[in-house]
Amino acid sequence: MFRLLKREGRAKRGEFQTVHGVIQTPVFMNVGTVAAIKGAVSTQDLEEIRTQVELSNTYHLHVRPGDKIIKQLGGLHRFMSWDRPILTDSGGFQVFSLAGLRKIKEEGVYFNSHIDGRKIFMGPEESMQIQSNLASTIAMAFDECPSARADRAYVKNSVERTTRWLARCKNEMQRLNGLEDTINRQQLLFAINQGAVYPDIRIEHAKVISEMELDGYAVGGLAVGETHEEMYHILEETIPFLPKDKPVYLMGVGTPANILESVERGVDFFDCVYPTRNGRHGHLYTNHGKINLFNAKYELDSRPIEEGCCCPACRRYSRAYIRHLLKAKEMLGMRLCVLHNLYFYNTMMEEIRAALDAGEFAAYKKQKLQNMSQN
RNA sequence: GGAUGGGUAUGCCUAGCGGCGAGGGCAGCGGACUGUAAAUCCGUCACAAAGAAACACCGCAGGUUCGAGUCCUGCCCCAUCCA
Repeated sequence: MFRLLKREGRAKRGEFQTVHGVIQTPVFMNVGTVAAIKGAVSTQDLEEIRTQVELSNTYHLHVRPGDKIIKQLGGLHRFMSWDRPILTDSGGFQVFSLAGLRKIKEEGVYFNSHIDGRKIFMGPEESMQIQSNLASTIAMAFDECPSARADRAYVKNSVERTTRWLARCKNEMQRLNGLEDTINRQQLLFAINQGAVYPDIRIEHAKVISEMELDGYAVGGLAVGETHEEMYHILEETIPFLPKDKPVYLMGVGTPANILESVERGVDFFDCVYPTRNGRHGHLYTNHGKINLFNAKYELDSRPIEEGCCCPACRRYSRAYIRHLLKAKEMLGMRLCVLHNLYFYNTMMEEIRAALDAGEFAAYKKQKLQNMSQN
C-alpha cells in the first residue's frame, strides 16, 4: 500500500496506493471542508493546478447537505465530480474548534449545529458511518484534539479516551467495509496521535496505536497554539514510534517552512487552510516571501504575483489588477489568489519530491527557506 | 420670492433631541489567521497625549442656560416642492 521509494535522513519519498489512484508523497492535500474549495475553485481548476488529494469534513457534510443524501447520490466522488483520492477528516477537530458548542462524553460528543443550533451526537461509530456514506478514500479516526494549553492530567485522560475511540472506529470501519451496500468497501482508516506538548504521552500513545494496525498514522493536535520549536520537537520525539511502513500525516500544518521542516522529520501528508484562507484574504505566497496584495504599494505594480510562475493568475494578470479585484470584492480576485497559493503549495511539494528523488532535499530545503525569508 | 427638510470630525453617509471631551457605518491604511462557525476578525482613522492636564469652526454669528451639537434669533449654503 505505502511504498517507500527513497530516504534522506528521516525524510521519505513514497507512493501510496488507493482505490482512487496513487498518491505521490510527500503530498499537500487541498482543503475543501464542505466539499468545495472556498474561492470558487472547480474540479477543472484543481486538475490544472495538479492537486492530488482533496480533503473534506465529516461534521460539515453531515450537517449539510447530509451524508445520507451524498450516499444516495453515489458518494462524495460522484457528488463533487472528483475521481481522485479524497480524505475526510473525522469531525474530531470540530470537537476543538467548536468548543463553545459541544460536550464531550465517553460515548462521543454532543454538538449544537453551527448552522441551526440543533443537537447532533457524534461518536466513533457515527463518524465512521458518515465517512462510509461519504465513501472517501481515506477516513480519519474520531479523536479529541485537546488545546495546547490543556494541562497534563486533562491531556492524559483525553488521549486514553481517544485510544478507546480508535478501537471502536476500527471495528466499525471493518464492519462497514464488509457491508454489501457500502460504496467504497476498501475505505482506509488513519489513526491520530495526540498528547499535546507532552512527549511521554505522545510516545506512549504512538506505541499503543502502532500495534492496532491502521492504514496510516496522523499526528494531530499540533499548530494549535504551541511554538514552532515545540511542534518540531514533538515530531522528532513521536514519529520514530510510529510504524515505518505506514504514511505519517501531520494534520492541519502548515506554512511552507513548517512543511519543509516536517518533511525532514518524516512527515508524508499535509493539509492546511492557509493557502485558501490567506488567498481569500489577499496574502500570497511567493519564493521571495509572502505578500499582501491589499497593501497600497501594489497599486501600480504591473508584475505578476510571482515572475515565472505558471499558475492561472500569474500567466495573465498583474498584481495591480488582482489588487483592484480584491478591493472591489470581485470574486475573481479571491479565486485567482486561491489558485496561485494552491499552485504554490502543490508545486513546492513537487519540488520536494524531485529533490528527494535526486537525494538533494537538504540543499533544496536550505535554499527554499533562504529565498522565502527575503521579504 | 415662498414653503418644507437638512448642514455632525481627515473623503462619504449617519446617530444624537440640555451633561458630548460626539456613537456607528462605508472608504482609506495596517495587521492577524495552521485537521475552515473565517470573502472573517482586529487595530488605526482631527490635534495632542499617560498629565488632574491638554483640548477640536458639530455651516456662520449672536443669545438663553450652571452647562448648547441639541433651545431661541439672524445669516449662509444644500435638497425638494410651489410661484
